[in-house]
Amino acid sequence: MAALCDFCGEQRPMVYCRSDSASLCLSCDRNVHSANALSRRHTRTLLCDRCASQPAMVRCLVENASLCQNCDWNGHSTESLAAGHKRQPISCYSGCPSSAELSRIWSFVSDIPNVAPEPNCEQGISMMSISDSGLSNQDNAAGDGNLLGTPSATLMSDLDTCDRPLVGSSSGAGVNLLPLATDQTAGSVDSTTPKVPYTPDKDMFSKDSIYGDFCVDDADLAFENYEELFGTSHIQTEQLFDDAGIDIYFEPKEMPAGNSTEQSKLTQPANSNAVSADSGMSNPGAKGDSSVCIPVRQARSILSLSFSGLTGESSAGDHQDCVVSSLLLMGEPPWQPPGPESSIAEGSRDSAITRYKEKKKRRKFDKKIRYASRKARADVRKRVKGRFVKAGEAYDYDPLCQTRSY
DNA sequence: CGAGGTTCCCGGGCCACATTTGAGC
DNA sequence: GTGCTCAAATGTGGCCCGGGAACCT
Repeated sequence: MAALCDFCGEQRPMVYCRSDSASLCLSCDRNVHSANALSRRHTRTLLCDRCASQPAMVRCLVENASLCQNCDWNGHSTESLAAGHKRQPISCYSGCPSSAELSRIWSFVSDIPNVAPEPNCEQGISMMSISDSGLSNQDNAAGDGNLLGTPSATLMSDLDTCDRPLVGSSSGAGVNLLPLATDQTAGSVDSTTPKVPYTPDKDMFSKDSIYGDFCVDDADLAFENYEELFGTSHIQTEQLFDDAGIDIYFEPKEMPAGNSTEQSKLTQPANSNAVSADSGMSNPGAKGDSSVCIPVRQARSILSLSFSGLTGESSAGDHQDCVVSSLLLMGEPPWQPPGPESSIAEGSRDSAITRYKEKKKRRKFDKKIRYASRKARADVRKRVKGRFVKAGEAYDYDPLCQTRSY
């Protein structure tokens, strides 16, 4: 629990910067993010009032609290009395907005301290952008990289839109504020929408699909947890797979006809007590007893979905950066029935995949940047086939404009 | 069941150069 | 002990390639 600003270590943190993975007080936020053009692009949002360590996604109007995805989910699950609480998405911002501007963005926050204007921030203010979750549906419908191409997950949209903020102008009023969905009910956020069985693309688990990238070895997924997470029975689970059903991946040794109980068991490892899929596969004993037979690679792709955020060792919030984890943490399957809005362009899908891979890579290696200045330089340095090139020489990759010199 | 071929994944190396570190005075 | 100069070492990200594992025939 971050009680103090990660930068100064003195003030109470108020905002969270995803790019820096840091909780900052407003003063340090301005200082840090006025350093250069790159840092000004970092998107920040309010810190969760409950866990105080994750970026807030929604504001509960009843509890008057800003909540991260995880705390929102915990506090407003469909079973709880708080499920009907009205919530509104919380905007994130980049640039260097003033206290007054922040007050306008987050009108519900009464204790925004006055922050002295940062001299370096003159330009930053003009660059300020407000990304509003409420708009993200349009954003996504227009081809933004919602991972699965659905506009359904209002909460998740914060993740995506924050990554690529809408650039607005702050001339005059200073802020290009997008309308907040102030009357948004829990229904638009939670799970009152009817659950629709998902019929995936045929290439759902193909190499190129995002699910093909779900192969995370450190993720032990118990089938029972799988059911909890997806809120669906094993039989329904079969519908998650292709037309051929789950049998295409789970080949029964012997299956008594007409026994639905047996059939459902087949979707679980024989040793059904929360044994991870991976361990179930690798354990020779279990293998022998198991009534399922899955090629190891397929099994990993199918079963080792990225549930690493749900293991006991780390809080789910640690993985909110991971888009896929976020989807799953929503509880509500983000899949929508096929419709005009769910058919996104291939390009946006690819970009979503790319972003997910990058985030996964970052998380996997947990690389510690010792010198931010060097990273900043490397981030803008031109390259040829990935290698740095001398200044002024021909390059084939420019991180800044993604163009090629020849 | 073993051998050979194919596919896939992972990790290390490479590059330029600003910054950091350490030695010497 | 302090301050300065200079040389050497370090670290940064994207791409490529080789080795090994997994899979298929």
